[in-house]
Amino acid sequence: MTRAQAADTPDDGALKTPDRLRRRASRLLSQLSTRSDKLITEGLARADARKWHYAVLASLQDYGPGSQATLSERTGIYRSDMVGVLNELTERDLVARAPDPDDRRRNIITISTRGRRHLHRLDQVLDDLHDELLAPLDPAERDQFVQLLTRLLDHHTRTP
Amino acid sequence: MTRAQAADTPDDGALKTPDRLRRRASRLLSQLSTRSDKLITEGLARADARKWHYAVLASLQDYGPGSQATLSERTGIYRSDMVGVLNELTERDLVARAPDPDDRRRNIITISTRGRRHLHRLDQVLDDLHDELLAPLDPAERDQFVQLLTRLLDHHTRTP
DNA sequence: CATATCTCAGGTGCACTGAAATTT
DNA sequence: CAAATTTCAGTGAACCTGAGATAT
Repeated sequence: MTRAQAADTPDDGALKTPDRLRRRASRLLSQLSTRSDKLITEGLARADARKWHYAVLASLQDYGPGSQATLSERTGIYRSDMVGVLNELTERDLVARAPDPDDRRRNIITISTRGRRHLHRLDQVLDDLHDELLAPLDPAERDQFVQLLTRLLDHHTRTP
Repeated sequence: MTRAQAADTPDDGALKTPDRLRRRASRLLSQLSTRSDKLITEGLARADARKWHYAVLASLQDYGPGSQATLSERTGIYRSDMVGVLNELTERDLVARAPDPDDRRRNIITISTRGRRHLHRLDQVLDDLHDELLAPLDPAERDQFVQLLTRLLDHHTRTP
């Protein structure tokens, strides 16, 4: 193959690694994640909520009240962004933010009855959205997928 | 269980759906995608490149020259962002941008010899980075993972 | 004093929109 | 004229940094 040909036609490398662009796990991940995010964000918007609302409410319900720093760790939301999320949630009376009497640097965040009701609705919405997200996979494959994602994420969380 | 208890301790819902936060495929996806993006971005930065450089160069090598709109479709990069990416690539003489004589609205983008050399290096860098990304999985599981991601992405690409 | 927590102000990269200029 | 292509200006959410205020 001449240089001139190589300049504007696929070469042997392309034949040995067809679809290299479409097979790169990192690209598949980021593209699917974009689609998934859009699906979830739009679905939650229809229920007047955002992903972060769900994360905070679910964390409160599953693990109990906590400081903002604790919630940050649990949910993966940055402490700086947590402020705004909690502002939105307290405005809607879904959580309460009160100073910790034992350590007055902290706020203790508690889920409210309204918050618990809201969370229940969001869980149903998310169940449906995940059915849509994982539609092409049968139940066993969905489990497999979640398992693979979990193992990878755990690995990169504990091994930074 | 009284209302007061329910307000600040996990309830039955949490027992029925433990780790609901960690099992939601959408959350796993977006968190892993963030880690993966950081890994790839930092790795490519060490090779003086960015993800989008790779996508454009690989697309040119695998499918031949194309207009900016064509490259957008192939790579998933927005036409508006493609302008800047191609500016960077032409500055480094990795691609050439020339007006299409047959349709002077278009530019035809061609990979250069330097671009082809650069792409080859990037492919090696990315192979190593993906080894790191997929480290916990054996070869069969990696194939499975890529296959599941592909099926999901295809589904949501063709069924918007 | 050093440290921890909350808060705000901002920076970057990405996905995306809208519109202008040119050409078909 | 309508439609396609490139380009630019700008929005919005996500991730992240740094610094100030308050408390331990």
